[in-house]
Amino acid sequence: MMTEMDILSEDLNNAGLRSTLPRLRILKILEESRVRHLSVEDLYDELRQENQAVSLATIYRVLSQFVDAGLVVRHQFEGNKAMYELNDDEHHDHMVCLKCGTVIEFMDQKIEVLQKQVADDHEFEMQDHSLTLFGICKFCQ
Amino acid sequence: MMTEMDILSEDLNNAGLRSTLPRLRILKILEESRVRHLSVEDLYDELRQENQAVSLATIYRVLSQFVDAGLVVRHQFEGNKAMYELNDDEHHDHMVCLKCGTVIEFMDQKIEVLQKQVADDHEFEMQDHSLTLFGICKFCQ
DNA sequence: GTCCGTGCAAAGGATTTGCATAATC
DNA sequence: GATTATGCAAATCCTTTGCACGGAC
Repeated sequence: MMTEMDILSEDLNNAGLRSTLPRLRILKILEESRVRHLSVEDLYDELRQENQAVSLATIYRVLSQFVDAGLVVRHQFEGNKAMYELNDDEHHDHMVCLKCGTVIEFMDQKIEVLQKQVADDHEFEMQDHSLTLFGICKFCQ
Repeated sequence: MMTEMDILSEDLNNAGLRSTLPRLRILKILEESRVRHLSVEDLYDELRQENQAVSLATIYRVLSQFVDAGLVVRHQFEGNKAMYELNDDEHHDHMVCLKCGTVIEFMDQKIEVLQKQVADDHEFEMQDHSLTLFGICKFCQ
């Protein structure tokens, strides 16, 4: 029988990456985290709390590999630090609460279509896009 | 009669800022630049080419004051460095060419309305938003 | 003359990189 | 055993800050 770790391990192999403990643990956190969007520091803290730290250099390297492999998406919202989330191939956009930092996801097909249209109007070959709303979430109001 | 510099000088005063040479020169470049979105380094190079350099520290400070005063808008597209553009109070979004780095502006009222609607649906008090399309511009295709 | 602005150099945070060691296949 | 990953520390990039001097009002 396949343990949870075996499955994660296969995910890594399918992505063309060797299955190592730091990679497995990082992927596991990204999959199971209650909060979907994590910073490098979030991951670092989480890993350290599991009583076995992973160096920052490794976290950066692993995340970068995950992004290249398409396992993870990197976001650069406002501020300096990047945020990472699992890539589940379902595109969505974000609302970021300026008070508590919470990130809410949403998806609006009409907006998606209009974006494509605007790009076409400018003969712009769109490869990707990012839409982020900044404001105050309902719990912080 | 008012020279161009006098007008810029008044703009600064209206924004509550003393009129100094570095500020005037930076504002002038932002107003007259062929390219609308400039990085700190772009400004630094431009200022240096005018045979009188302005220190990076000052450029950062001045831009930050301009942003606070509402004269300028700061964008954090992908990559690390921020881009600055004059605030003409007309909101617009951006397309960024991944090859040549050109930034194209656009504005779509329908998208704007839909964004507001999505925010309302989530009881999210939207204060600002940013929409950026990434791809290849028509000249680079 | 007082107050604010600037330059310089040092500090800061996020991220990357070189190299020796350790793990995976 | 060969190849790839990791940790550590140093380096890099962008940006901010402390302090002494110079300019604006």
